[in-house]
Amino acid sequence: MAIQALKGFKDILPGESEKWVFMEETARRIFRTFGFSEIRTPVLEKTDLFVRSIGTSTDIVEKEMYTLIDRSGDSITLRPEATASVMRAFIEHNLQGQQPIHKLFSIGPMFRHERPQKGRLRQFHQINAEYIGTNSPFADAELIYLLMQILDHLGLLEIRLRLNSLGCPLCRPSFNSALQGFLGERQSELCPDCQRRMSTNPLRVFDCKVERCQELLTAAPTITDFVCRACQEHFEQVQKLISGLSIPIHRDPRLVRGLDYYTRTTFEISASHLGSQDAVAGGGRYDGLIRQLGGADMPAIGFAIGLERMALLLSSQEEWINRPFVFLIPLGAAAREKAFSLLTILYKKEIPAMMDYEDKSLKSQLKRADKVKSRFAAILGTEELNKDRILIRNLDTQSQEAIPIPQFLDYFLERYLK
RNA sequence: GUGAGUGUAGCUCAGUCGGUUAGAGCACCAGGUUGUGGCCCUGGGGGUCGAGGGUUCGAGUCCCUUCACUCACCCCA
Repeated sequence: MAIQALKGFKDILPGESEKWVFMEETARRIFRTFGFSEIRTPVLEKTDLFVRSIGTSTDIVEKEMYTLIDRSGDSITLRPEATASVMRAFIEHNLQGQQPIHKLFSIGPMFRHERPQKGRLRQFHQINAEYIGTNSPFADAELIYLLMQILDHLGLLEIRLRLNSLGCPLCRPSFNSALQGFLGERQSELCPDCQRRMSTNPLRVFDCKVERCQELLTAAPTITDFVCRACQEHFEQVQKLISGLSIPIHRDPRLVRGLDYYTRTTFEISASHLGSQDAVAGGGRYDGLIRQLGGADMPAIGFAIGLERMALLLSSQEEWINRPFVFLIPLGAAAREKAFSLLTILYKKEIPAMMDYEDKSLKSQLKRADKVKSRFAAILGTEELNKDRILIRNLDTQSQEAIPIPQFLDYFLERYLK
């Protein structure tokens, strides 16, 4: 048996990779418009970084991290998410001292050891944004607008913005205890999972899919009733600003995020046709994280887009192939040499071109040109060679004309650039 | 970690009650047309039937084991 890739690790093949380039380049362009700069951090970090930022009792830290001991005995971990690494770099290089506000984005692979399923892999890819240094609700609105712009430019339809506020370290504890009290009274009626969640992370019971649990929860206290005055005002401002941008909001008091560091605004973009893992992007505010990691007391908000899920929502592979503009078809050895030099001239001017070197019939080479969906075929046989001409065939219209070889480059430059 | 489903050609899949040399469509190659693609026609190449063991005169088919993949749960992008 030949060696296969690891479970949950996928190759992105030609036909699919073009789609990925499109997603990444589109995002980079929009980020530039919004004044975001790219940051690239290593995929390996000290294990402690993730334990301290994501939270000890989260599933990610408890059972999903790729953690190993390196040759010097240190515990290191493949990053399960991006924000922790970016914040580490931010603090380590003292970016906080250089400017009050930072807009950063990053694109790359993350690793979580879970059972793979649709839209979930062990190595997956995210586009991440971090807006650091302001707790203004305008920043929340701008960041969400940025996210929607990216999704819009990628051509995403049928998406839904779910929005919630988780409160802050001042008000969340009172909600937590109220919720725990509520659940405690009904403990015996809850499913086993929820009984466990009750003590570990009570907010998660809202995610439960067991019908009976959901029935009980209709009467449960919601975070909305408990957020403090400041959080309340912040949240209202955010909603007002987003509504002002004509983005429909689905307020969801039950929207919970899986990482401990989130505060106040949290949001998720869900899409139909994704199967059970329907969140294509998610994010929120994490005002306490930088300080918690040993940096200054700076607020921040960010989001992550899941690229595998994004790719699932983009149209099928057929449209994403890398088409040449000109397919060169030489007939015979002498023509091949001439065609080769013409090919390199096209390459030099960055006109996508292709040519095969096998001694195949005209028919067979035209088939190839058709197969790779070339716009033009340039046929060079002995007849043309003798007259110093080349036959240009438009593969869409079937029309063809013989042009002098010296005009070859100009002919395609003119047509390619428009 | 738990549950279910699926493994036959490069891809998608048929294969009856266990019975001869394992099939189709697509893709690939060649020809039909001495130098003209897509459509059509003809022919061709390509298989450890996931792997190992068992039952049987005989296994793609039945039994056991194992591996892989997929979907779902948990949780998340």
